[in-house]
Amino acid sequence: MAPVRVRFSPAPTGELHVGGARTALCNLLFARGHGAGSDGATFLLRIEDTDRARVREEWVDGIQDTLHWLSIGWDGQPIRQSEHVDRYVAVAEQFLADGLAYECFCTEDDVKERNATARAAGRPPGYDGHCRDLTTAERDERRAEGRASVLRFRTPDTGVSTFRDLIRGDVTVEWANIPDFVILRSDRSPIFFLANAVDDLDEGITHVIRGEDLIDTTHRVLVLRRAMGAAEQPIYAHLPLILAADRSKLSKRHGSVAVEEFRSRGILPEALLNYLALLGWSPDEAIGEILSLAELIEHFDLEHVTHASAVFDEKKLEWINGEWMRRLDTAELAARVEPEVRERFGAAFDPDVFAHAVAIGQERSSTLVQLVDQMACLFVADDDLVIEPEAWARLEAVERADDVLDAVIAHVEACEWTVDGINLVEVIKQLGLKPGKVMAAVYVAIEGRAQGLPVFDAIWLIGQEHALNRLRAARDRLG
RNA sequence: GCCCCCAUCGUCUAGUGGCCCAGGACGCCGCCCUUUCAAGGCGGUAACGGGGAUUCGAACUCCCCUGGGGGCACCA
Repeated sequence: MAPVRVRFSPAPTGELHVGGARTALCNLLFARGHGAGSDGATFLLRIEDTDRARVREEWVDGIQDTLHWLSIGWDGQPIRQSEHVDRYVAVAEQFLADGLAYECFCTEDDVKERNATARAAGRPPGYDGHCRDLTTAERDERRAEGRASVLRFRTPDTGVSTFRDLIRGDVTVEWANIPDFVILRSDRSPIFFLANAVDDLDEGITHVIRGEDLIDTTHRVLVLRRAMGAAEQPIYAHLPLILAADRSKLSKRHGSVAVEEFRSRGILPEALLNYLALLGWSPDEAIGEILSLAELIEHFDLEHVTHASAVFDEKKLEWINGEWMRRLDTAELAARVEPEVRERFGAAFDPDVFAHAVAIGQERSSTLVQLVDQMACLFVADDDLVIEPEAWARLEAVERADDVLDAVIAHVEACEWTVDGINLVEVIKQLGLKPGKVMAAVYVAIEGRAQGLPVFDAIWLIGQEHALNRLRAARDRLG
């Protein structure tokens, strides 16, 4: 059997979407699961940039950067469809010469308008074959009028189209339901179906793994391949779609969809990949759900992918992310956030304090953003510590907050300067109060909020002078 | 409207005729731990959309209904 050749083919009309990332991942897993080296599988990246109106060069780069971030690596140089336009046009013209395609003079508006009438009359929309059987004379007449034309591919009138899908089995549609479709726009630029069919054939793609939203287009691509004389058809696998929480299509209205958004929200690439793989697929219970890319490659199996679309669950993503944060080596985790922390806190950044804070925060946060936010109080000047109104209210609500702060100040002035020496539990108990009930006041005074790093560590990390400044400031404000 | 795909806990899923009065994970709830909050540990709640058919037996097979998603562009 010939080596497996797959491709991920995004259209650079926006940032990489989680759906696209999942498609790319499944292609990668499939390829890497089918041998390595010279006789192993090949995974290509193909940029489908034939729509000149919507493509932007920044997205071409952006998508590749995002794939790199996810450690989804492809083989060789990315392929640009825009560089193969001549080839697509030549194929289209051959179709015209062979009578498989025809010139169509209907404008986009004509087609839209007739579609609307068809719908209103209860007839199916889609091209109605208006220019299908124009005579040579009629065509000449229209050209003489200066009317632009597109090239339309003539689909069979009868029979069915069937292809085999690795996930769904045989998928069959009657040709009568597939109208003639455009392959060359009026500006002679090729359309998706054509470019896709030509490239898959030219590149010897053996398996096409993509989203289910493309399932209906498969028949059109296949008929073009046959028209080109392709002896074999690739095997398809249509992945179930990812849905928003309300089961509608995942879109910006429902929160994050771009991979970069998850990145900026402090999600690790390992976690996103892991979560995406779990959408529609699940490993043996004995293995557990937290899997590295290498483990996914080992276990993932396209034939066990579910058929139904899946709702994207950000809670579970965050849980997986927390698991990954704890699995990462502390130094590695620190390295991932250090540039950001340095930039955010400038001169106040202290490498030793930072290292300690990461070690503590690693065990208690679910995202990188949480991790960094927790340590923010360590790198701000005492006067710049922001205490939100709710946090201050929390402090004020603490029983005998004034006594608590006085006792804490006295202790911090005199105690041995170690985390154990700072321990305030006995101090609070001596006041006849429960540490668990009143400690929040100390958190607010030191960290500016009622949640964050364990406060004895925080006090130790900012140092005696700063700790006292903050405690006294809070005490003064309390009056 | 027409075509295609699909249907197990709130969510992701296991389950391929008896092992299932349905297992796991996230969430949620409770308890424990505890320097607030988290994190962690333990426990609990919760599902086979409906109706027929086949069978000794159906979550698993078939049909219908209902429901959901996708497609029907000179986007991909």
